Amino acid sequence: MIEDRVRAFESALRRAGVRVTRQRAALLRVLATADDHPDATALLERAKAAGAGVSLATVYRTLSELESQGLILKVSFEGEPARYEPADQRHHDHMIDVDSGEVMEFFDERIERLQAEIAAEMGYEIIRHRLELYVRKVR
Amino acid sequence: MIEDRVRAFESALRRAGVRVTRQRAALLRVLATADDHPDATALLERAKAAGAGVSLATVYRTLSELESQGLILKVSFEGEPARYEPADQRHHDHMIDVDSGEVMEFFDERIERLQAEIAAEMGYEIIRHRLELYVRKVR
DNA sequence: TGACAGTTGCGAACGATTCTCAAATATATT
DNA sequence: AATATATTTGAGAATCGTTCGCAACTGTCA
Repeated sequence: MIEDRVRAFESALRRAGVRVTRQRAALLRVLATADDHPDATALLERAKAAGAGVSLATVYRTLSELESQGLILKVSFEGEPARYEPADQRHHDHMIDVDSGEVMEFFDERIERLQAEIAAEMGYEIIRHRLELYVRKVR
Repeated sequence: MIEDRVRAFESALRRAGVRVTRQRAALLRVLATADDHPDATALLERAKAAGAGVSLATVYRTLSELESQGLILKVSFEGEPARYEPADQRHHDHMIDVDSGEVMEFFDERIERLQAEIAAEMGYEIIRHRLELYVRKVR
């Protein structure tokens, strides 16, 4: 699973003529392993913890490279630094517990359809969208 | 209309024990007049154009004051500086034309309901939400 | 009108992100 | 395997939006 992801990341980079350096490989592995929504600093720490010498500048550069290759998605919530997640998953939106900060994922076909309908009615097509629910646990 | 808004803003501030200074009055008028989605810099320029001496720091301070009084809403799109809009309107979401940058508003009761349902199913209630459609005109 | 807490403007500080540039290094080529 | 060359790296400076600190002002209420 994780190995598949890492391989997919690497070959996509090679295909795009982007060199797979030591630091990029480390970041790819960290990203492939992440099952949460880490930001650049968290990724830097994880890479370092995994024994790789990487700088923050490189983390950012790699992230935008991967994003423009369509391999990861940047998701930025209210005020926080941007977070990243692998793009090889089913599309979903996010729900943020305002008390704990926990980020959950959800997907609803009906909402997706309604959005497309609304845009179409106004003569537009959706390029991308962002839906975030800031929620609190019901007591 | 605009006068009503200005008065509503002012009395809300007074009620909250916040002083209505010259610069705040100017900003209130600018905000009440705006029918678009200006950011802090735009508001500063408009206030200055209206002949009021205001500083950027005061613009920001006033904006967060007004926001915490619930009089205006801060809406921040991808990467851009935060924008603000009067809160005395029917709730709506935003649609951004990725080519022109134009911001449009829309509202759909069905989407609102679905969001609440989804949150409820997971044991949460929605505190606020953010829905943005980044769109392109259909040729 | 005075007194005083609330506000202002300036510039410094901040946090996230990007850039600059010389030194290091993947990769294609021998 | 050694070389040539175009990429990539790290460190720190730079940028952008936004907030802060503080001394000088100014609404407001008595």
